[in-house]
Amino acid sequence: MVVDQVTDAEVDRLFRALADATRRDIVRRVLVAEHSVSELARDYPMSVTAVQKHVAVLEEAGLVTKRRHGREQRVAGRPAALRRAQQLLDAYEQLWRHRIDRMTDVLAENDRGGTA
Amino acid sequence: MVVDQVTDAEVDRLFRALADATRRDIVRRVLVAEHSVSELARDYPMSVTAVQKHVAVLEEAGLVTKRRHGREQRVAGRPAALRRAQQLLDAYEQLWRHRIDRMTDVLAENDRGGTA
DNA sequence: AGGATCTACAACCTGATGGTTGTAGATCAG
DNA sequence: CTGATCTACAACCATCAGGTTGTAGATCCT
Repeated sequence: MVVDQVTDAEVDRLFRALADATRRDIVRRVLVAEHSVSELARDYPMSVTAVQKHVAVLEEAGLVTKRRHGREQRVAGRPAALRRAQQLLDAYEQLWRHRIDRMTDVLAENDRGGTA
Repeated sequence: MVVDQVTDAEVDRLFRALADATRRDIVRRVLVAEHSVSELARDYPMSVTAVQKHVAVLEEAGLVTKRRHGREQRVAGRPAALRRAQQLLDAYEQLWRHRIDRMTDVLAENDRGGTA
């Protein structure tokens, strides 16, 4: 299973986007329900422009999409990006487990007399 | 289940640490086997000092630990931090699924005549 | 039409990031 | 002891990130 072939830059953007509490909160909210940018902005101690930028970062990371709806821009969450992040973390955990397996193998080998 | 009560700053550090290809590669390698800092450094087109800094970032994020071993410093991976990251992402996905459930509920309500 | 609201974008400032070089202390090998 | 290696750390530099204000175009409401 060759999966996705995600580039480093994409992964960088994904994790970078998640590395900010405000952005994580935005993700949380738009996963639950769509919100316009200014709706989102009302709940944070910063300008609308700042929130716009956060949304832009999330959008470039694929965590969020915007759709025009009259004069406002509705922001919605994209679980697919979350899943990609999970898959990546999973892959690292697999490495770890594989290491455990190898250690176990070596021990077993030694018990039986080893490869030498 | 109240889980962990992880602070925003911790999560910031975690994802920030993962938002760099070199650091991810270091994590990958030390999850497979311990490596000294200079061993790690040999494979990257940058100074040992730069790699030291990357390792420091990973350590502050809890993704890695260092143990002195003579004159060298062995770096090892800590899967626990990875799992925390996974749990966080999982929580977001739960929100998404819960949203689907609610939508389904609403549809079902409407089919049966709704709440009004 | 006219005002209020939502968004977009440029310009700017400040602090953090990611890299460098240089110096110096420990430790290992001969 | 001496030299080589590994690490630590300070100082420095350029770029990026996160925030601001200001201006302006669309859209909605009355």
